[in-house]
Amino acid sequence: MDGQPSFSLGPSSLTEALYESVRKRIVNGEIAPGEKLTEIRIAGEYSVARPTAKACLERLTALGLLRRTTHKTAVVPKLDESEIRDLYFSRETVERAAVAALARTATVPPDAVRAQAAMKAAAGDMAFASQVEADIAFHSALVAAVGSRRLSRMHEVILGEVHLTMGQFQAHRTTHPMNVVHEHDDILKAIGDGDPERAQQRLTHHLDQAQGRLVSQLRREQTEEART
Amino acid sequence: MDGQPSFSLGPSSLTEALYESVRKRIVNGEIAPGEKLTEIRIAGEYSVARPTAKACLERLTALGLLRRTTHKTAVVPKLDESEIRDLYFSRETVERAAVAALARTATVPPDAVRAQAAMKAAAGDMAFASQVEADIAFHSALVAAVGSRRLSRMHEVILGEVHLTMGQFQAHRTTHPMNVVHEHDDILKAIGDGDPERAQQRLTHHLDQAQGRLVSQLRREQTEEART
DNA sequence: CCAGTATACTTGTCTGACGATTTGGCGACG
DNA sequence: CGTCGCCAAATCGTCAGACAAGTATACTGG
Repeated sequence: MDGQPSFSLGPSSLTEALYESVRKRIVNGEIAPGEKLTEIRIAGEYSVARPTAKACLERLTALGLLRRTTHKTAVVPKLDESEIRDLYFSRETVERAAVAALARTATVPPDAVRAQAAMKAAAGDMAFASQVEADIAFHSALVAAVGSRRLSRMHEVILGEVHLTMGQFQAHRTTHPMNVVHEHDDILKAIGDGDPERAQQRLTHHLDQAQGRLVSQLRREQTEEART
Repeated sequence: MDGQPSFSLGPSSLTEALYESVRKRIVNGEIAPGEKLTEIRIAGEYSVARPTAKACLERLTALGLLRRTTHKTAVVPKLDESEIRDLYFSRETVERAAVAALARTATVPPDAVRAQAAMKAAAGDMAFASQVEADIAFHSALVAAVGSRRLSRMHEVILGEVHLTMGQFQAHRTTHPMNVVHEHDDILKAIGDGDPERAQQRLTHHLDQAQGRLVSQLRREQTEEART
């Protein structure tokens, strides 16, 4: 019952709106990993032409949020352990550079502080999506504050995959969000103290933790489904 | 298991071929910065349909090799000084991580050595394009050897813009390519010695030099055209 | 000479279609 | 009975043509 796509706010164009919507559904885990997304299906669900749907899928594929090869239908990927490691290696590369740059001028991004507040607020209830959103927003703000268009662009792509992977584990969360909050605070403190070394070290620790959480969840899931 | 059984040397699809061709023309400077690329023009020149040309332009835009906003014609960008700095900041971020990783295992990429040989060979004559190609190939090999798909992808995008900018200065080259060759050798040596610190330091020095060369050429060009 | 409008150009999107490729099932053969 | 090859369906790649909407430019009037 979507009716007419008369929502002309936000995204200027139809393609943009379509892209945003599908992207959201993917990273939020509404579309399960492994699920097929044909051009025709998208075109049908949103009442758009197939070329429009095609453009959307191609964009998502370029960002790593979909996998597809020529003449095969796109599927939502499920990152295996080695890919999660690769993802976090690149993520660490980008974010280390970011926090180092910020610490050098002792610049604490206001947006990151705001995201921290939002995360603390969401830690109480079980608003998973909100927690993940706030986490993403925190790291995003960190990199954005550096002011490098290209660094931010790279980071955006990486965070997309991170979001996707986190979204797929939503149901099985196991860690207390306050741990994450404290790790974030450590990073901000090091930046505020103008200590690049410590900031990088804290960041690396935080990302190692996060990566570990994902990997262990992945493993648990695998043994679980092997038992069936 | 996943490898394409066919080594289709030519691009498998039409869009691919079109993209490759236009990309080459842009980074080689055949299409001057500021020049307009309309969908219709591309479609006409290559005898393809407009949607195909459109897809091509969109891909190039996503890679930063074209600039365009909604309902406006795509143009080949000319990076100004601040953008060159931004580009090299991101480049340094990625490549520093790469050489550090390689040095940690003292892995000297054979492809990088090969690219060095090619560069030395091209240093004699005035094959500019070849020199630039070899330079790009060297850095590309460096990052590829790390084995991180995502790092390589980010680097590919960055190198595209680097290639573009270098290509635009082709006519005015002023530096002896042997300088570059020696800087490259220093980096490889540090990697071979298993010394991440020195490798990173050599790399940073090299990139600073390269960036300086680009910026000074840009300035010279500007004062030159201001005199008219 | 400036401003405002009108026209031409370009892009965004849609409809519809045809060829090419992959996929999955079905029957034939060893 | 199992394996192989072939045919049909599904899906994608590409194309053509068309209309709407936005942008840039030129022209006209003040």
